[in-house]
Amino acid sequence: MDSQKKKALAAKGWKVGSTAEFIGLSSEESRFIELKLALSGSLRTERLRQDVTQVELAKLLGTSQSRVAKMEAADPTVTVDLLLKALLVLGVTKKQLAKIIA
Amino acid sequence: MDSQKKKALAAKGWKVGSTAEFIGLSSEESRFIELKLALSGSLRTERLRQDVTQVELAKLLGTSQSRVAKMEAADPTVTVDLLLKALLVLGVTKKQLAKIIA
DNA sequence: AGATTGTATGTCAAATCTGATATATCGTCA
DNA sequence: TGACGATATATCAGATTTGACATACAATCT
Repeated sequence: MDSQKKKALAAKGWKVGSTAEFIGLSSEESRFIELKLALSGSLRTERLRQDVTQVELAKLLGTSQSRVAKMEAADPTVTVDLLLKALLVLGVTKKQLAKIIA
Repeated sequence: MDSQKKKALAAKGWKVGSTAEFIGLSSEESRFIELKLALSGSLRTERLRQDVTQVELAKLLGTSQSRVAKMEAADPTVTVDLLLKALLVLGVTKKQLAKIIA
């Protein structure tokens, strides 16, 4: 199982907070994935709260709907950078970000 | 001035919190850079607090000293992902991360 | 001075990520 | 049922990032 696949599995199949050690993720790896999941979850929540479609958010970000879908799915090909940029575009504040992460 | 250069300038020449609008950064762009600066600054602080050299941190991360130097310099070729992984390897907690960001 | 230790900077091939496109799925409404 | 709007998934060429390496710089020793 390559690391792409492994991360995809980890990111999709397991809920935030569940221990993912047994599929071979190091502590930092799983903590990092948790972080990504928190961000992608908040992205979806915030987008829906603002009644924005994926297409609209994509336009705001200068990207495509499919990439927004992947962001919200915490796809392994999506970086934290991209997630943060998306949240920032939606007007999320530093304080809110902090809350999401903690 | 290409965007790589512009970001490098922005990241290196300007302190956290200073308004960088006049060099043409959008609000999200500068907020994103602020975030990176906060993370890279904390990385250096935390590394030094733990009396770890760049070489040692590089080993922990499975990378090279030069890349650690670039992380701490908030080099534009360094992603937030990489900064976060470095902080996590140093044992920084979610709460601490939240504090860094907010 | 020379040696040593820690950090900075430039470059590059290989790996990864990005936006775009195509297509599929799902719900809802006429 | 079919059309429509929203979201999901697969793929890919081009762009960016990565680790590694070489080398330079700075401070601190003997």
